[in-house]
Amino acid sequence: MKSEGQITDSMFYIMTALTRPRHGYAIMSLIEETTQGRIAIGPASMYTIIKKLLKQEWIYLQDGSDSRRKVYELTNQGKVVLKDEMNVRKLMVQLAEEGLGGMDNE
Amino acid sequence: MKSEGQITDSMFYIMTALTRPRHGYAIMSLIEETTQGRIAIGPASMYTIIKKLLKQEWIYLQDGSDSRRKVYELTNQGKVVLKDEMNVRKLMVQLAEEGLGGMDNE
DNA sequence: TCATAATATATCATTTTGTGATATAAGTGT
DNA sequence: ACACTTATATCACAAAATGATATATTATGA
Repeated sequence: MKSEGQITDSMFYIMTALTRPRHGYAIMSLIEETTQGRIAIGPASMYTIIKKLLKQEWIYLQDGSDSRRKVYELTNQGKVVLKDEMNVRKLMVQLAEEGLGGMDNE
Repeated sequence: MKSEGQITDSMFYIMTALTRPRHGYAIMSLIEETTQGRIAIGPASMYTIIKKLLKQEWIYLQDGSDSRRKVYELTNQGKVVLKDEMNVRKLMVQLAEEGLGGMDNE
């Protein structure tokens, strides 16, 4: 994919989880639970992406956080980026649905 | 992400395009057009992924193809995989929508 | 007809992303 | 005290994606 600061699957999932304040471990658990284990992001991927999202200022570390529980949440910019990305993904899902619907099998 | 044979964004987009028989160049053009340039897959990514999809037998090279226009299409297995992946993505989009909906901004 | 643009496939070397394994430590229940 | 869960963190490696580039064919139009 081209298009500058590309949002990957994992980034999208983590940002989605951060529409509510959550710490890293909770993000991992949430994604795994809500997708019934279909998607699982391990700690290595998690913290790599968290770092990047912080640098881009799409998420921020909440004040109340201590070193034991670091709570993150989307910034306003992050919300805009996520909303935008969601629309693109929605479109792609629609295209897949249409494509599959018109196929000879079923 | 964990979960064995993970389907990446690019793989998903290309498979979506191949719900109808298409050659490589047409896949690239289609994705770029339908997303209004938001998503663009260059030739390097394209052929890397095409190779992988062929190896997995999720797509096949149509008989009528010559070296100039290689037409691909989803196999039955490929259709199942895409349908499945579509459902996961649909779920994630729904979660993002719900998350954003409940946020303080708007 | 000659150049130019568009169509089409292909690969290399590099960068970017993602991940398994592993470490560390604090809290919880028994 | 012990095991288990919660929680953050990093390293070294693997996987994936991409920019640049090459090659050939087929329009387009001046």
